[in-house]
Order: sequence, then C-alpha cells, then structure tokens
Amino acid sequence: MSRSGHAASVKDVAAAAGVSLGTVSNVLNRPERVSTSTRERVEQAMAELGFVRNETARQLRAGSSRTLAYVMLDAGNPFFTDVAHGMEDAAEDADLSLFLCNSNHLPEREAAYLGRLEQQRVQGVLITPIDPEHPLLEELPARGTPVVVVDRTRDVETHCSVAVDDVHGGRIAAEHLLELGHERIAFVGGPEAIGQVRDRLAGARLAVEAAGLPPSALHVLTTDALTVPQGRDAGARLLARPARERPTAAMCVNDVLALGLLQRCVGLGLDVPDDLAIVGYDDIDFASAATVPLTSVRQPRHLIGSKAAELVIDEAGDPGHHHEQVLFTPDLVVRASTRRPA
Amino acid sequence: MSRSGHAASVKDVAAAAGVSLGTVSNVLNRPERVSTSTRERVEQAMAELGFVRNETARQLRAGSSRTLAYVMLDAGNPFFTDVAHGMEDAAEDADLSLFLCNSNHLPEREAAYLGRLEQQRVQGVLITPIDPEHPLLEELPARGTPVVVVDRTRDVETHCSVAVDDVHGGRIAAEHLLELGHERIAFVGGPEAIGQVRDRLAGARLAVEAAGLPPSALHVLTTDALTVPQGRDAGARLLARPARERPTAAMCVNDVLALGLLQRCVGLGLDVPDDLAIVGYDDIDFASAATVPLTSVRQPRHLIGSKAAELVIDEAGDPGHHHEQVLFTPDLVVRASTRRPA
DNA sequence: CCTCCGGATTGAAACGTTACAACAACAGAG
DNA sequence: CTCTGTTGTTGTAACGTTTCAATCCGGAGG
Repeated sequence: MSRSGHAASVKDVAAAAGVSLGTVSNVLNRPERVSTSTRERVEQAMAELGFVRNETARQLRAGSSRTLAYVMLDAGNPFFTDVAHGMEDAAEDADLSLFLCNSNHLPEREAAYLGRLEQQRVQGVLITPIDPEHPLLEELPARGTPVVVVDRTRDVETHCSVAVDDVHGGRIAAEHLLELGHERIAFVGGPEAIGQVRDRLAGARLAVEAAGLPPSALHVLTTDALTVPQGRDAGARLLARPARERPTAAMCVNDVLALGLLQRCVGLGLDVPDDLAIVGYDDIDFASAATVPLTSVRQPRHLIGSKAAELVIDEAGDPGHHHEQVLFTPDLVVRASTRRPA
Repeated sequence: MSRSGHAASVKDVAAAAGVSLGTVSNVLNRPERVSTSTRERVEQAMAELGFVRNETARQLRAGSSRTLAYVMLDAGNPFFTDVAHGMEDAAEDADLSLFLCNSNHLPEREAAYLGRLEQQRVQGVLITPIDPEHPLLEELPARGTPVVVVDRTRDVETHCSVAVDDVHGGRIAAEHLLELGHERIAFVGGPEAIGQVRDRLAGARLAVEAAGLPPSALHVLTTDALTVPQGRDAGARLLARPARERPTAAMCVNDVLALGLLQRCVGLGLDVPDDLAIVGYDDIDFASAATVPLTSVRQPRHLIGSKAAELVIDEAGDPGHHHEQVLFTPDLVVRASTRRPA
C-alpha cells in the first residue's frame, strides 16, 4: 500500500488496473457481473494502492448511511451501557454500526449531538433524553430521521419508545418489604421532577395502600440527585432519627443511591439487613458485588436496547411502519440486603 | 418546516429565497459577505423548509470530517468511560464530535469498527486495543488516518500513545502495604498475557526487593479475568489457606477484582482491613462507595483522555506533527481498606 | 455471410456541498 | 464621463461514489 499523496480513489484503482471506473465499482458492488480475470486484476490494484472505500461519497450518492446512534444520558451508569450493549447486538445483526454519544446530562451537548447526527444523515437515533418534552425530539422525525426514545415515555405520535413499567417496579419493591413484615419504610430518591422517581413512588404508595397501612407508613426522603454521595447523605439523615421511629427498611430509586446508603449505614454501625433492610433498583453488576449483596429491581436492560434498535431499524426501512410504545415489566431479585425485621 | 418529499437542499433554499445557490452557501459559511437583507431572506427560507445541512456532502467536498472516535475496550468499565469523558471535553474545545464505539473485547467487532471509521474518514481514531500488536493499528496511519493508542503502549513509529506507568503503580501499592508492616502480600490478577498485569506485578516485586524481603513474600494469585466473580473466587482461594500462612494483605490489579475479593472475604467472616488489608487499582467511583472504602491506585483518567484527544487532533491538523509517547504517573489514595496488620 | 444475443465493459450523470473566478452595480475620484 | 474600487451575487467545477443506458465483442443460429 502506498502512502503517496492522497488516499486512492476508484479512479486511481481503475487507472492502475487498466479498466474503467465503472468496472471498479462493479467489483465492489456486483462482483458477479465482472469476469474473473478483470476482477482479480482490480482486486490486486486495490490491495497495492491500499484502497479504502470512501463511505462519505457512497452515502451521498446512496442517500442512506449504515449507522445508528445512541445518545445516552450517562455513560458512567452501568445501566445505560448494558442497554447500549443490547443495541449493538441488534445493530450488528442488521449490519449497521452503532455510535454512542454521551450527553452526560448536559442539554447543550445533547442538542449538539442531535444536530450533528441529523446532519450526518444517520439511519436512526436512539436517545434517552434529558427532557422527554424537548422539541428536537419531534423535529427530527418530522424531517425524516427516525427517533426512538429509550427508558422514558411520552405519548406522542412522532416516535416509538421503549420503557419499563416504573409504577410496577416501585410496587413490587415495596410489596417485598411489606410481605417481610416491615411497617415503616423509607423511600429514598429525588428530585421528583424525574419521571421515574414519581412513578416508583406512586407504585410504592399503591403497595402500602393495598397492604392496608396508612400512607404515613412510607417516609419519603428526598435527594437532590441519584448519586452515591446523595445516598450517603440520606443514610446520615436516616440515622439522625431516634431508633424508635426510624424506618426498618429503605427502598431506593437507584442502586447507586442504595450503595451510598448502605455504605453510610454500615459505617455508622447499623446492621444491614437486620437493623435496616435495603432494596435498590436497576440491578447493576455492582449491586450484587456489594459487601451485602443488594436486593434490587431488575429491568431487562439488554432487551430494552435490542428492542429499541429493532424499532428504529424498522422505522428507517419499512414505509408502512407504525409507531409503538413498548413497556417492559421489571422483576425483583432478592439478595442478602433484605430480611424480616429483627 | 415542510415534510414534503425529501430533505431540502441548498438548491431548494436558493429557489425559495430567489437567490443563487452560491449565495446560500455564503450565508452558511461566510455570512459577512452577504448583505443583511438577502441573508435574512435566505435564513427565513431555510427555517421554512426545515433545511439541514448535509454533512456528508460537505465532508466529501471538504475532504475532512468533524468527528473523532474512541474505540473502547469495555464500555461497562467505569475507568474507560471516565477516559472517554476527558476526550469529550477536549473534542468539544476543538469543535469536534466524539463517537464512542465499544469493541467489548471482541476482535471482529474492533476490526469492523476500525474499518468503518476509516471508510467514514474520521479525523482521527483513539483506541484501547484488544491487542496492541494488531496490524490494523499500523495500516490506518499509513493510509492517512491518525491513530492514538490509549492506556496501552507500543514503541513504534506509527502513532502516539498515552498510558500510565503501571510498574510505578504496582510499586507504590506494594510499598504502601510494606510500610504498614505487612510481610505476606497476595498479588491478585491475571491473565499474565495482559501487559498491565505483568507491569504491576513487576512493580510489586521491585518494592518487595527494595524492602529487603524475599520474593516469596509476594503470593501471586492468578485469575482468569479482571472481573467481580474472579475476585470472589480469589477470595475463596485465599481463605482456603490456613490462617497462619495466609497473606495479611492483598493488592489487586483492578478495583472490580478488589470489590469481588472484598465481598467474599467479608462474607466468609474476615475483617477488612484487620484480617486482610486490600488495595485496588483504578480508583473507580464504586471503590470509594464500597462498604469498606477501598485504598486504590488512582490514574489521571480524565487527563489521559483529554491528552490523547489533543494528540490526535494535533496529528490530524499539524503536518509537522511528531509522534509522542506520553506516560503519566499514578498515585495512591488511602482509604479504610488498608491498615497496619493486627 | 448476416443477424441477433448475452455477457462484459464503458461513459456520463447525479448526489449536495463548497470554493473561486467572473461579473454586475454602483460609488467616488480624477 | 471615464476609471477604479468596493460590495454583493452568480455560475461552474470539483469531491468520490453508484447507477444505468449504451456500447462492444465473440459466438450461435439462420
């Protein structure tokens, strides 16, 4: 392969092989139409020149690209990387590439990525948006770029979405604690602006009500974010209460939060699960790797991703596509962090 | 914005605004050359038609794209996402987009991504390769696509690399334990095929030697991978030894491994750090969030990423670029998981 | 010997953008 | 009035690929 001047083009290959540029293209795209001898000659020329097809030009001519993109909310959260994993597998099956973009909770960055992706004419965009109401989420599909919303919902006609039933998830987490006999349960999470926080809380309330307990059985401990430090802080606030009226169990909106809570509580001398039972949410790998393995609500992460990718691929390819709102049901994984109250 | 037919092009905008297509291009690229009134007319037409610049065509004409890509080894490992973070920031400063690709330890997927990225003519590729000796890593730069190797090294003339001094990291981890007075230290990690495992072990051996202890003071516990389950397994093997000859401290190649080890040891009734001190490596967020916060070797993750991105940007832009092998020095973060032996 | 056929190959047009030389319009200087 | 700028606008030629109608050629059928 030569490094001379600029990258070799079909024209250069054609010249080197002594054929027309149309023939080179045929070798690339419809090899069966080319005689064996010329094909070999062309292939050799390509190898010698180190020819690399210019996807940009192909795409311009063809109008379509071979890539999907997932704009993720937080690449540092294992939940989202597992979702991305599912997408990758589906993309690979369809012979597409998946590019990951990390908005990292920054609205400007999210908008910038969406803009670039639309300009690049990607086949479709998967996104876990910072704000599901953002107008761009309607504009892209209106202009022809399919968008699938992942792990959020919005009942709107412009796109498909794949999410998980958070009310149900909150409910089964609370039910589990109630069945164990806990009657004072802390709900840890926030801010309430986040849809999942609201939904999971609503589910927990349903469970409390169904168990015939008063709403006050649920002690809401609001946090500023779903992070480890906020979990630690919630732990400190919990411990500040007199033991008599302190909840005997806590359910967290997030495993990450639960890990912070667990750390602080154990650090301050509480026994988990005997003094305080803890339920997390998401079932990230680190939840089962905690010193006291966490009971957690598991979401079908891989499936969320692969289903979302399938939807966006379908929308891009099938003119008769009709939008779909998929809702998966989470389940509970019981581990050592929950037990009957002492 | 109209959704009629196909996406609006500069030509459509020009027609709608009653100007030539060159003028539209000027509005886009050199607005100062256009009179205010025509500019406004063109801008209005663009808004009405929902014009989105076709980056593909721009790029074909310009020859250069506005994107970088990072082919990461394992998007589920927080270390790499933090590195990616640093790259994002540097890319944003240079007004480039960063696409993340997850090879996920699969050689075919890594090769597929490299191929597509080269075809897309990205400005540059950042990669933490599965195998630093892979021939593609030389071919891309030879054909004109800059490649920077991240968190691996290879003394070769074809590319820059950014890595961390693993021998030094292994050394300071071991020194810390030795200074605390530990004389039987387990080294947990593997397989040895991984360069970092070899280097960190070498560093640990240097420290032991410098402390005047025999090489046998270091008990090597080889694992099959750097994962939580492997850490648990190592813990079980450690505990199987009679207490008298059991190491009083362990240093792990990885925090993830260390978390598994911690979990199993505590689960089997050992006190950490009193019965067993543990040092991790990478200082991932979950290391400080563990029930017993982990002492760990910290690498400048963000800096690794931003430096790597700067190098690749420089190589892409500056014809006089000369390759550079950057080596950062890690440091130790002491937390509750290490203490003087009982 | 002419015609026709089918496979192999070619040449030109098109995709949407940008750059650039050329041009128009008009003002002010001489 | 002409000349010289200046300012704004236009038309056209690329960029590298794919597609498709047109052509070429050798051989089979009449």
